[in-house]
Amino acid sequence: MTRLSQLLLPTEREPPADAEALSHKLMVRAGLVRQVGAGLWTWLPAGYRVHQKIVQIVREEIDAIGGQEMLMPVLQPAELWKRSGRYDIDELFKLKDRKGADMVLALSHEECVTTHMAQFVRSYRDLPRILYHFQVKERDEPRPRAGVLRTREFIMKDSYSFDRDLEGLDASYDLHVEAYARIFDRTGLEWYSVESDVGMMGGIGAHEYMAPCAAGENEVALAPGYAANVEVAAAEAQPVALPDPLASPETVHTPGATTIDEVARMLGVQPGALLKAYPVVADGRGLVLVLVRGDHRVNDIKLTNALGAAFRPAHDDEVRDRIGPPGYIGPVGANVHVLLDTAVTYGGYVVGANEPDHHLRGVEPGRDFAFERGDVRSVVVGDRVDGHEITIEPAIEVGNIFKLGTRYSEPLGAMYLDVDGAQRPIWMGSYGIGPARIAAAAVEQFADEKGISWPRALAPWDVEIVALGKAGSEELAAAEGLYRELRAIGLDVLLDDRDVGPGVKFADAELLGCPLRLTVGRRSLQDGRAEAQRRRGLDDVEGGVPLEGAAEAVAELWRSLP
RNA sequence: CGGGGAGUGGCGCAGUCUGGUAGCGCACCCGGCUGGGGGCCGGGCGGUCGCAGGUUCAAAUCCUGUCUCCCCGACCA
Repeated sequence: MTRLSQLLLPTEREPPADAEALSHKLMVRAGLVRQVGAGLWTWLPAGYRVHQKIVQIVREEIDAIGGQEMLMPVLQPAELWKRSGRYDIDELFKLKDRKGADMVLALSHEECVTTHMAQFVRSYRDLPRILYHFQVKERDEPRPRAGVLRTREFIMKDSYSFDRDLEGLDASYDLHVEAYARIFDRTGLEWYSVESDVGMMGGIGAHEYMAPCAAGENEVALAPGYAANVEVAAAEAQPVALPDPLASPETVHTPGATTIDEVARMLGVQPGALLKAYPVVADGRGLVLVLVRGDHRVNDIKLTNALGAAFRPAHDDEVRDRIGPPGYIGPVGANVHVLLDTAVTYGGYVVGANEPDHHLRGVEPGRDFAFERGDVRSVVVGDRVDGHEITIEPAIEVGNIFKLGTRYSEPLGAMYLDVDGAQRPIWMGSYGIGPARIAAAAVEQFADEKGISWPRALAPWDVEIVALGKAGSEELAAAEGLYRELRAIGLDVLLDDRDVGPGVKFADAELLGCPLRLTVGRRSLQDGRAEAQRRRGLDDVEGGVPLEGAAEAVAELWRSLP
């Protein structure tokens, strides 16, 4: 019998002083987690029950698409990572063993699982396969934050698919899309999937699964039928009032005006009528002058994708030599390749004149300078997709799926012999889910001023029984009887049998957030009933439940909960 | 890595400027009352003031160094 009097559930009246995010405050206050160091957390018994409920949902759904659960080590020889080219990632924890050999703590398991498949797979007959595990990931994050939301150590479900070709990979990917939809639906979270950047994993396609909430670190652009991470979102820009180009660019005196706002004010035009110049040096391409509308911002990820290469901002002396004085640079007459954002339409723009304290007015892209087109700006609220204005909201990334292609199989030698006798690399996908983030997102999405309100699929216990009498009382005996009845039909029950006042018990129950609370006290006991309250909305059940045959009534109530 | 803030009993804080026997609330222990929303009365336990060094008759307080944690930004498969 899970008695609160025996349980390690250290609830706190006040949140930790340094906590900011709601889930951080509430998960600590409710006694679910405790901090050990920056980004390092212990899951206390009640918190770990939540974690394990999530794990079990994920396990059932990945099993259902043919995933095979296994377990790979966290501590790995550095050699694997040197071969895959990921050894130099800053987030990778590196260490030496007693013999001086380089080791790493895995931040994901592509290297390990791919190495195994290189050993096992001989023929196309050995494919496809889906393998997965729940295992600790170690990442030396520059800034852990918000409690359990961004940590340096966390458990992740990562699955990996192995196929003959892109068609096979697409099929495995689609299986995960279906499994993920079932998983996130079952958790009770509000969620959606978005297009995302393939990032440093390398790859040919990716989606992220997002749970919207205030503490989220990602920004998502949303419109009817559209959802994308702002990192990669594309939308039609709001039009800006533009003068026509002049017959030829006119030089104007703009002393001291080096910012968009200063120039726009001085010349009496909208910021959007300027072209913002962002000089970068791209790997293998050299200096490139990126131009976006003055009211837009360059998006580094989209720019990297448009350039097809990593880049860094150009240094002042590189700009001075090749283009003009910093603060007054522009594309006209500059000896540099120009990348023009797609949101820049026909019109007469203001650009830097490449001489101090001067700009050019009436400049027409194409006529006055040559350019390459690229979508390199960040979308902003009010942009449109299919005619609908987008909104941008914060969200937690709770899962992601990647089409890796042969990015790991080639360097790690995971090959198979195809029907035609040719040796080919295996096509891979990788698919992650963070149970801790799902828990935190659920707290964020459903908490109220009293505390947590778990979706029933994630709650540490299905039902909390608050017994109001003290030890040896009639109330407590009745509560214990109720406990046994509910257990017998398979409900997880927590019994608050502590010798404390009713206020403390109610407050703790609301903090902990089990979806259904039953109260056994003198009042209702006289009528042979227990009071019942749904946690979501603190909604009292009319008349409560009868103690006689309680199990049926409670089970029915339970099934009706969110 | 840049900027800001904080380390004083289990938690939340005051005390530091202006050096002089370390305090408050909650929690905890004992006794009693109370018993449907964090209740009341009385009595208690518990802190080398993050760490190291220095100044001083005397350091939580001043100086130097260092460690840790938080927030914003950068960063973030």
